[in-house]
Amino acid sequence: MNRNMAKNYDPKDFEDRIYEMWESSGAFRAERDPEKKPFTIVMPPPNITGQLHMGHALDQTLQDVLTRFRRLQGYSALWLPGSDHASIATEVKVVDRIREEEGKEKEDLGREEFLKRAWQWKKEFGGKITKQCRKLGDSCDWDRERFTMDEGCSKAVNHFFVQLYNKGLIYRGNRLINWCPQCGTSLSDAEVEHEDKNGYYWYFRYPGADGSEGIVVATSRPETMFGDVAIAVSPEDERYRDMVGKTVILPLVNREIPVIADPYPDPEKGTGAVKITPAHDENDFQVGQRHGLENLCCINEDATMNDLAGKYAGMDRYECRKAWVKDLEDGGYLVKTEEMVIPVGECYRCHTVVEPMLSDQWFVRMEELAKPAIEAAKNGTLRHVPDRFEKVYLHWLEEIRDWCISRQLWWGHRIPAYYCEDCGELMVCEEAPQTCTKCGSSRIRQDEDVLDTWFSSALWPFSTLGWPEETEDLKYFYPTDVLVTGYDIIFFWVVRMVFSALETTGEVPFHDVYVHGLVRDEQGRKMSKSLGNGIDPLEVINQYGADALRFMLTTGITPGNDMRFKKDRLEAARNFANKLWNASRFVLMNLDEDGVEEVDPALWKDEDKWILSRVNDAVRYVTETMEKYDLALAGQRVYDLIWNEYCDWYIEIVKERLYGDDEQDKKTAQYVLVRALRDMLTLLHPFMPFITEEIWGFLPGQAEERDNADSYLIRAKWPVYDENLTYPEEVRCLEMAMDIIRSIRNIRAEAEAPSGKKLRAIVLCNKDKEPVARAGERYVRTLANLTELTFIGDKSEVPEEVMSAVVDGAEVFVPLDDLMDYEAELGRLQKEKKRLEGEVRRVDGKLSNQGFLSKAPAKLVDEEKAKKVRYEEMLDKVNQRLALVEKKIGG
RNA sequence: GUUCCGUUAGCUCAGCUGGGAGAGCGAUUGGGUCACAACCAAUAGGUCGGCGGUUCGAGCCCGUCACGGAACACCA
Repeated sequence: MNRNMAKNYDPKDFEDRIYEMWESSGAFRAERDPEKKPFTIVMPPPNITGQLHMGHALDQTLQDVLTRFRRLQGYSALWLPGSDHASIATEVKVVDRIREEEGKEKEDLGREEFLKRAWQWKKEFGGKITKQCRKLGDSCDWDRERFTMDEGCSKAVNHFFVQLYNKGLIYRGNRLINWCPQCGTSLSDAEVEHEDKNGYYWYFRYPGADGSEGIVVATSRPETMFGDVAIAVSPEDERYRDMVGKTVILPLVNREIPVIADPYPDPEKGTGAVKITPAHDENDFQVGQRHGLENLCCINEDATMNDLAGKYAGMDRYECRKAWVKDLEDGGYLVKTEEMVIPVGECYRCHTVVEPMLSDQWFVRMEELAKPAIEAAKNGTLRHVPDRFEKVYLHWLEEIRDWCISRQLWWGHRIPAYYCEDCGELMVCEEAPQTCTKCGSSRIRQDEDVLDTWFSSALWPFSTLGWPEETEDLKYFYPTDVLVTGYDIIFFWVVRMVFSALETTGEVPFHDVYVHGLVRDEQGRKMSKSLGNGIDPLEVINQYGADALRFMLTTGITPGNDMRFKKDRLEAARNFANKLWNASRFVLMNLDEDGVEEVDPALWKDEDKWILSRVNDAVRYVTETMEKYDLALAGQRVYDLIWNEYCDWYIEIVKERLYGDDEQDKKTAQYVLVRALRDMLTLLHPFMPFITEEIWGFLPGQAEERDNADSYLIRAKWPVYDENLTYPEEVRCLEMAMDIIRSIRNIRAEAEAPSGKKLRAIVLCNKDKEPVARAGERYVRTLANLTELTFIGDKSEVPEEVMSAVVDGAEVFVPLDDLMDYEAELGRLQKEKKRLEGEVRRVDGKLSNQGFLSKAPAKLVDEEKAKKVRYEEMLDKVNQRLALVEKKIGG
């Protein structure tokens, strides 16, 4: 039997080995066990282009903690992993690689060859993150790992697309979309980030066609003037009333455009007159629609000007802006220039300024789809944790506009729409048609575009379980229980999963959304590539161990709030692991060869009952907080239990028995030590799976079972709160003993007596407390490092030369011989007096308040009354001592 | 502009449905004690951002202001 734990805690010694042991034994596999309740989490699929960063580490650790907790509770816990094809990001990477290695553009290769390269790239780098996840200890079911572009998910995408199309919820239209000239594709509204930039308002005069002064209009984007088709003013605006219905001249271009009245312009803003460019501005587009105006596009897809811009054609949009403003100024049309902060939209991938453009794209009609998703949140079928995020979710859904889903890229799910080359018929179907359903032609062309990455992500909770097939997994594990994700991704993902699931499966994809914040650097800045302030989780694991990282990430947070990555908190977590390691080693070293046997509770000592009831309390607290997703509180409680109660008190108390001669008592202590440790390891396991599993393997009865996967901690039983395991009497005894011990230690420190020096102590206690105090004698003697502890029944027996302390129900005296320091004693007593007076004052205040007496709960009033008695008694004793000491010093 | 979050010990943060302010780190003091110096023991540090209100009672609820941060919107 191997019970020798390594002397030093070094996570490198076992973390990889433990993980391998779990994985190869199938500990992560979730079976469809009809005897068990399912618990399901789908992992937000990391991009195949990415590397594991702190955000993943947080996100995944939270999921792993929840999964392990439920698995221990006896659920069939499935954590389903996978990765996302990340259309734009991957395409950019592959394009770069081809350019670098082959000196070619993707167009040179053609679509088919390009896709071969992309799949090759996926094969080489796509598994990177999932490999790194293992270092974190992620207990996901790798046998069920999925990819958004694998066969099943692709089938789900086509099925969903066709279903929506057939219901009229997907349409193709010529609408204003966000265009990224760098990525060369359209973007959805969610993919545009707004940023304020320094810019200008240029005020230009559009002369009247009749030779009048015309109208002055402000713009921050003069280059779009080539697409102007009207000037709009408010019908309420007196200044321009006469102009409505007339025409003005587009400067230098010399095109005549009408002045129209429309509610859109706000007379307060700018000059109150707005140039209308329907092809390059959403609001203008709507004005154009209302007035039947033409849409004039003047900018190309690569952000150069087109022929409409005349001599500027071919110029970049910003170069054109410069030249055009100069020319207008020279022509005398520039009235004034104003510096302004201009909000601009940027591509969330490459941060190029997005150009609003009129374009043929595919859209999802959102109005109908949004309704059940809104309802699900409102009626509580879908809960947000913390609940304030429900507001964010609802706000987005209530304001939602149609979703542009087509992308002008190659890497992704190709849109399942087909056109007949002969008659132009449009066919939308899951499998490519061989012939045109209308004219029978076999000249069929598939739509060139691919779908928004998020279109497939939206199906993730059910496509990964087999949808649209009615698989056994789908029936058993769906809907999933909780989705864990950052708040930055609610719009992209959470909202879309909910409405897609409600539309297809008729159910919410998950009941709870647990939203967490961002991991920031030590100074509170966002971790980013450009700042270079990112911290690599793998390096942290290498240095401190995965358990320390996990504990730090999960206990240092409040749900929904950002956290700072502080090194000292990481060290604290590592130190905690070290503490647990050493305590466990101590326990194991003090066991007999033949292990431990259950000991009848009749033989338990007070401290045994005390620690077991503390563990029992923690079991209830930890279970409750975990179920409410208050992981930080749960983790903190286990920390306190292990360090402050088990190590600092119980182990210290029990040492004497372990080293003593009473064989039965020794066995009792061993049994309780192991029993408490076993429960604590289980409670801590979700947070620190490696170290707890490693220690578990050394416990008596486990070592022989090392080949039996069912005996691993990962598969153990979560402890259940036991109503019979409460011992109020014994707990009170221990607490009194601790009070006395603390008071003696305090006296020792105040008197600057060396902590190694043995002291004598005398306890004078209230009659009713005497049995309790005497019961604690053993602990006090040992833990306060005393040679002698005597109990006296009367004040007259107190020697003269003593330092004293008052605790609840007793007075403690320490004769300090030649070390006697009356000044220190005086200071201590005065401080104590002040404190007690404060307490008495507070309690008196409450008890003299009629409102409190009549309105506060009776239990509370009684408690306060009891406190008053206690404090006054203690204060009285302190005052008596004080008088004595003052007399001594004075005399 | 709309909405949201934060403001608690020197620092970073907890504080569950209102009922005697906590932790970690840091500081100070003492300790090489046979599980652990990645440790032990003890101590000091807070009119819980300001002002009003509700309540017998407010760090917690309401209003308001200040400062810090975020999301959404806005390119006349």
